[in-house]
Amino acid sequence: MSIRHSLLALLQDRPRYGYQLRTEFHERTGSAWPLNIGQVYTTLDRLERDGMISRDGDDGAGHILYSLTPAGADEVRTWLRTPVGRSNPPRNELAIKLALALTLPGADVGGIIQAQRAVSIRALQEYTRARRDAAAQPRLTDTARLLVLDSLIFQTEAEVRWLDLCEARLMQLTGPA
Amino acid sequence: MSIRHSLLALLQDRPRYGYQLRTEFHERTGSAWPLNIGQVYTTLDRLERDGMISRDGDDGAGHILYSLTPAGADEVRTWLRTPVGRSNPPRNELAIKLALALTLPGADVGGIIQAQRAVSIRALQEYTRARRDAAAQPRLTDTARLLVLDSLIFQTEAEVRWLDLCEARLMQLTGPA
DNA sequence: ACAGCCATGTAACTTGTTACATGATTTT
DNA sequence: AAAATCATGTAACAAGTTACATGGCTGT
Repeated sequence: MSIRHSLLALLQDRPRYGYQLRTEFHERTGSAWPLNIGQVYTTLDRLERDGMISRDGDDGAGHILYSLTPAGADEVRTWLRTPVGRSNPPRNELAIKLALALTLPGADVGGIIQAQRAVSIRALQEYTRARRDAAAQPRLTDTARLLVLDSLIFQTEAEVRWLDLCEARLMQLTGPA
Repeated sequence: MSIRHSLLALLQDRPRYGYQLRTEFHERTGSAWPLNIGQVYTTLDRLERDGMISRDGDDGAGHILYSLTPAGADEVRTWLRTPVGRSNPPRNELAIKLALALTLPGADVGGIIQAQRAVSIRALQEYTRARRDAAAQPRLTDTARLLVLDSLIFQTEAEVRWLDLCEARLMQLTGPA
């Protein structure tokens, strides 16, 4: 539901057209989560179908503007003030993979951990470099992109530390040499 | 693709039937990511359609066993030895929400952060309690569940620390009182 | 002229998800 | 006898994703 809500949130500000929504989403979240332009239009169609937005004629330049309906405005408000639920967190593919590999015969768990750590550390370095390059301008959109990078960095750091823990656990299992 | 691959991975061990796959997935990953039984059967249908698995008659008790085809075995091997890509990480709903809230008028960013922190800390406490309760038995499945809980704990801790950082950043913006 | 961006869309598809139906077996 | 669990499935749908088509406009 992230994309639906993101588009609704951007429309809360003022009416916007499809291409613009994609541009502004990227301005605020950076390049980590690219948004295919086709998807913007399919999502807008579905939001209109569901009564969340409506077409607003054009803006003089021929662009097709959408704006929130009352139901859409409600939806945004609810989304913004409702915390992201942590009772059913999204499935973590890495955790699933390691948990299964550990319990199945013939899987090289140590190798998986090491390969993953290499990838995660490389990603961490790229995020850190991107963060240094994106010096915080006074513009809010720059701060927003910085926060997103911080989030990616924190998550990836946590992943690396977890991999270290898994490795230590694995050593205990395979024999405390 | 997590569920597809999880079922394939479990079948790598030996032929299994649908209900059993769900049970064993839960044994290894705990209760954090419940797997609807209906979904097991739909996924098995699709895996069979895609030539990854085949029906294997029954096991004497009337259960419908599935086993990996060569293509399915390939798929599992590739999945296990290929690190989870960090170039296109899954969208983080919380990060998106805060980044958008920060750049849109009328959003109570501070309130969102505080409400989210309360929820995340509560989740953290529940994970920690679950971890304490699930004393590590010598069985591998218990260690696997423990690792999954560790992963959730690490990710949630990172989230809380990130929220702290966001709050500090926000204070700088709204005026260094 | 040509490349590239701006702008809108559609068709087809995948994975995930749930609600429901059905019946056998087991436990209380 | 009733409730719970075991076991298999189906129908319908949501959300995300991409490949493709189409045309205008802009800069070189």
